[in-house]
Amino acid sequence: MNAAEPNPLDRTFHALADPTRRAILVRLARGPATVGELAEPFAMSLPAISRHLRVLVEAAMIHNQRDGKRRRCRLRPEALGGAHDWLDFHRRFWSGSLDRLDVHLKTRLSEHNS
Amino acid sequence: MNAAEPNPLDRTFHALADPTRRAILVRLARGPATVGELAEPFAMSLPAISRHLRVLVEAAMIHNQRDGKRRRCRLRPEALGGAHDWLDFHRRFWSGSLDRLDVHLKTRLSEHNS
DNA sequence: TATTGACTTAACCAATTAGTTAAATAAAAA
DNA sequence: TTTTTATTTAACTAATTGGTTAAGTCAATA
Repeated sequence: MNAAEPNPLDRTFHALADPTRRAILVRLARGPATVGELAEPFAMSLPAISRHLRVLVEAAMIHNQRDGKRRRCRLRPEALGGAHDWLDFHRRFWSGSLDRLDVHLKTRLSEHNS
Repeated sequence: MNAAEPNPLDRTFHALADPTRRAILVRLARGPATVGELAEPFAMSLPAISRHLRVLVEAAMIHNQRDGKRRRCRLRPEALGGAHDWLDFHRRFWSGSLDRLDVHLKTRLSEHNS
């Protein structure tokens, strides 16, 4: 119900939430490829792939540049940055919470034992 | 068009793709909270929050246990693991690609200069 | 210049998402 | 036992997603 445009982190995580798109990213990590090459392993029409690619382009995770009559896609290696940083930061913070919970439980336990 | 149930990585990234859900996770990193406490900062009905929580529960990122007439939510600190590992692995791999591209470009450049 | 090849865009459809309000549930308090 | 509090579930809606096929676009080739 919200027409506001999603922020970059939303786009990145959304892009990553689909297995076809993750597979495309994995493929592109091995080097650039044309749309046709990217589509080949999937049992899915070309337009469907084309739209997955658009999602990735809009998330700034790949770009897509014309090369003769092909269209060559390549990874933007900085693209995972935002998502990775978010996860990394919060994972540490979470572990921190876990540690604090440990301390809390240990405290309670030793209180109980004493 | 696909009724197959999503895999855990899909669920995790999907859960993270919404700013309300990320904010809830950030809040829970500071410690457990009831549904009402979690809902309070948002201009959104309680049922809406309740469903965001369900998404997080189904992604195994939080749990939600009855405590008297409240319902107390807490983080499952291991929950970011899968997503983090995926990102971390691929980011490295990706930087690898970038390095290889650098080498490739430098090689071409020195070829050009010689 | 007409055709072919490689895509993308358009138009459509079914399923899912993210919100709403109203009704149900379950435990605590009166 | 009735009421209140906290929350979920149900029923609904609008927008978005992820697929389809058919029609366009645009560069290379015949």
